[in-house]
Amino acid sequence: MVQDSIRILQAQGYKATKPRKLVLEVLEQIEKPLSPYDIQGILRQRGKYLNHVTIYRILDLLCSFNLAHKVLSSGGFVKCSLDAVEGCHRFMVCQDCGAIQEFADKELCQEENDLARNLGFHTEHHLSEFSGLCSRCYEK
Amino acid sequence: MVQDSIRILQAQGYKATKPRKLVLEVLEQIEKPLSPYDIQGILRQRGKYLNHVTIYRILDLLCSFNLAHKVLSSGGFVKCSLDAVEGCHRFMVCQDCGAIQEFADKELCQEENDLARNLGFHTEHHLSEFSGLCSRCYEK
DNA sequence: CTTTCTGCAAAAGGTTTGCAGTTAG
DNA sequence: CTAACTGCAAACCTTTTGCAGAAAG
Repeated sequence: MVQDSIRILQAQGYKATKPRKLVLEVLEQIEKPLSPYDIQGILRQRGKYLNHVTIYRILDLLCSFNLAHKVLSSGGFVKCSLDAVEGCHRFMVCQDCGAIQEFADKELCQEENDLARNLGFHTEHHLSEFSGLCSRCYEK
Repeated sequence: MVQDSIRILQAQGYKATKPRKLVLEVLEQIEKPLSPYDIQGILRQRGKYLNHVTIYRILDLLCSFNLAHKVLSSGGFVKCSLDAVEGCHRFMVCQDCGAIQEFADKELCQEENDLARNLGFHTEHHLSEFSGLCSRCYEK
């Protein structure tokens, strides 16, 4: 999984460096939006050190290939969990535990496009983040 | 229109101050997301001065009563243009000219809630921003 | 006249840049 | 060995805080 992302980067001519693997590992394990400093802190707990600038640059790179996304409602980053689905990637963010679930729905995109079209707008991309409760937190 | 917002603030016990009116005026005239410093710059051009801290505080206040919104894709603020509609407030942002159009659609909210529900998520609020071209820019 | 609000100074956060040294391939 | 990458220092931009003086009702 980290390997998958690394391979995609390599295919584009980017190197498989230790810092890139570390950032990918953290994003994969902690499925919540993390800021660059969050990531640095988590790595520090594990006895690893990365400069914050390095983390910023790695996140930029990952986002540029859609291997990660910036969640705007919190400002944190998550690893992309979808591959090759159609439709914009959307997020459900739990207000309680912070967990992220990603999904895409082509039909929903189409409906939104139609709706906007009726208002005279020609949509190219959707930013969409739901906040609420994940099943686990809803049970409680 | 500025007056409407001011009256709402007054009804909550807030004062109708000159800085608040100035910020509301700018947001109303320039229908694009503006940062606090953007607003300060625009006012400066008009020979008015507001401290940036003041602008931050006024925007906070306006947002807390939904008289303004923060557009997350750009980080700027816009005056709310809807009153008492049902459904979450959504934005269409023109990639070309930056203009904002706001709308709400109760049915769309319901559909999104149902969709999320099927994925085990209980939605309470939608953040939704479309980027694309407004009719004016699309014609060109 | 009293409470709320604004301006100012300063601090605190977050993000970016340029460059020298290191590392991957 | 060479180009790409990371770390460091510093700059920059954004946002927040505390307090003294000004303004609204």
